[in-house]
Amino acid sequence: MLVKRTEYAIRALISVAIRNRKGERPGFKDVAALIGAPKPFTAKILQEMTKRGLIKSIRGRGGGFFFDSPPESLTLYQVIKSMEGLSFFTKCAFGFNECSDEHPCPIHAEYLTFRQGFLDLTKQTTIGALAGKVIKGEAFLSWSTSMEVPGSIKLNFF
Amino acid sequence: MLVKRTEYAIRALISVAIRNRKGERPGFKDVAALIGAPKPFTAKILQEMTKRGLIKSIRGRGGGFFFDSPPESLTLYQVIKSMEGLSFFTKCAFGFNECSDEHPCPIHAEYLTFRQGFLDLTKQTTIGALAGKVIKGEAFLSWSTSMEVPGSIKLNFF
DNA sequence: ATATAAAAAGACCTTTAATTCTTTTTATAA
DNA sequence: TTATAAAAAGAATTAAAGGTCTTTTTATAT
Repeated sequence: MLVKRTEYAIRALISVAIRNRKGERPGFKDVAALIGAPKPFTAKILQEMTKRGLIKSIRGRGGGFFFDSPPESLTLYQVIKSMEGLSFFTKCAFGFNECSDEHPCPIHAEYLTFRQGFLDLTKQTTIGALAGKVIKGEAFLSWSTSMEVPGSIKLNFF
Repeated sequence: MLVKRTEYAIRALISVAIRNRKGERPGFKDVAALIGAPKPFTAKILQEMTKRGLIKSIRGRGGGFFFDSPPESLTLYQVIKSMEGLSFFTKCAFGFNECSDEHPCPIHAEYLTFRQGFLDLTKQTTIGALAGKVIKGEAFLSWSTSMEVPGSIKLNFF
């Protein structure tokens, strides 16, 4: 379905949102620990998302990643589009370039239903809402139940 | 969604079914032309499917690929499972290994609906049915409208 | 000012998927 | 029985995704 980069990206965004709500600005090591992903790869993905404007970052001591506008206004659709491109939502089930209503592949009509349904879901779901579920303990981001990272130092955040 | 190998595999199976219905046994060059895929790669995939028992083949002059049992009894589900493994139908939207009803990822419940819907679709759809659509001219397998391959020689098939 | 902690940048490595090429085996038409 | 046309097998190549490491830049607490 989604490529790994995008999977990690979404989980990373959710964990940034959770930390932000606590008044903290996590670094890539924190985020990697929270989502159970490799540290350098997590850094790469966070930097990529910063460059694309999904989140902001501050360098130097006490820095980290954070949401400028509320995560409730960032949809899954926007994230996936930004990471994988619009083609993710439009491509044919059988990899056929010319697939369209006029020139359909053999499963075109049936598949459209699901593609549209998934599109709607991603447009309705925000990073903020998903973060809310994790905060309430209704959902998880990794094997670890806890959202705490041992040894994190408190600085003058925000 | 599906990897290229699987996309080509499905299109290849449909074109084999179509040719079989005409009393022909296509070779990999015919199939590649029909589905608009690279010839050597098409050969590889057809051979893989033969090894896995989805189709049969006959070597030597006049040989080619064919269905032993009717393509109406081969579902998309069986093909995808054979090419990509069962995990294709069970994996988490966010790539989270431990995702389950008891320990869900933040989008688990909502995503289940679509996964199940797609699973049902693939179980209901057969290669024979998809081939039927192409034969009736309701669907296509490549940019080319025609199902004819120029220069193919008729031998004692079947 | 200076040491330090953090992100940014970018080179590099590894693995897997995609694709091609070459050789071998096999059936059959001539 | 021999030439030929076909699939099978498998080695080799290329491209893309996944992942790591090192160096540079920058902010800030001391």
